[in-house]
Amino acid sequence: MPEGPSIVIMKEQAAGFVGRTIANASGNSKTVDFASLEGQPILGLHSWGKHFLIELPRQVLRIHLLMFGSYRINERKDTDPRLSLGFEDGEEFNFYTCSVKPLEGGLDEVYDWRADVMADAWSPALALRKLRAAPDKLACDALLDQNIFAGVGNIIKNEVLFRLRIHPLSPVGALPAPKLRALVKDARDYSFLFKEWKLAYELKKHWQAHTRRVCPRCDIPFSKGHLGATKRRSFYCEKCQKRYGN
DNA sequence: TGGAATGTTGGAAC
DNA sequence: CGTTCCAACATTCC
Repeated sequence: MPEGPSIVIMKEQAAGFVGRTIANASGNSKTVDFASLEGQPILGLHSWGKHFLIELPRQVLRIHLLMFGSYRINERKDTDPRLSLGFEDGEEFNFYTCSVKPLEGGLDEVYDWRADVMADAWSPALALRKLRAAPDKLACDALLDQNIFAGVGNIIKNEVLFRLRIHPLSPVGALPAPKLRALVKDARDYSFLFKEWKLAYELKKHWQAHTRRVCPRCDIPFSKGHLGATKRRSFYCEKCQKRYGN
């Protein structure tokens, strides 16, 4: 469910709730004071990376879908929602198996929008600076670093590395400058492709590396392993993807 | 059918 | 005290 592009889609699908007032709130969340939500209008819906943010007059609710989270608009699942927001006309916005956390402080104090690969404010220059400040960080770990590439998840990681022919174990400091710039650019570009493909229900069709067994470029078997400090699944081609450094 | 996975946190261990 | 590691969370798919 949840890499950055999916959260942007969620925000767009829920846009109709902006300006509406929460009539009733309930759920099995232990961190939310449901009564305090009632009567508050939704001032805005935002996303930062994989965070979904509900802006209210007195607080911001941060929803994180983690690995298994899901949501429904004007529908319910069979299981109990973690958070259910009901509106005057009977419409509802339900969240399941997610982390819900009221944020301290305003949105702009908590979030640097320049780090969100899907944001208008995305700053490639800032990402490059962070990468240069951590030259030993492996490419597979750098892409998953939410402080650098907020919104990039494991699928996007595998696809971007394959598209750029970068071996996941390459330290970012070993990448030639144009390659490093390409990494920053493609993290964003591929995220937008991901969004379009997901909306068209054809995401998996476009996966070239993630969960694939054979390299579509050279036909040899993909390598796979839980690489880097993050130990997330990597699918890569030893022949097509160059290992910089070492 | 059991195991693993589009993810993060919080606390133990060192 | 900083860093690292691992369990926990709890659903869906293969």
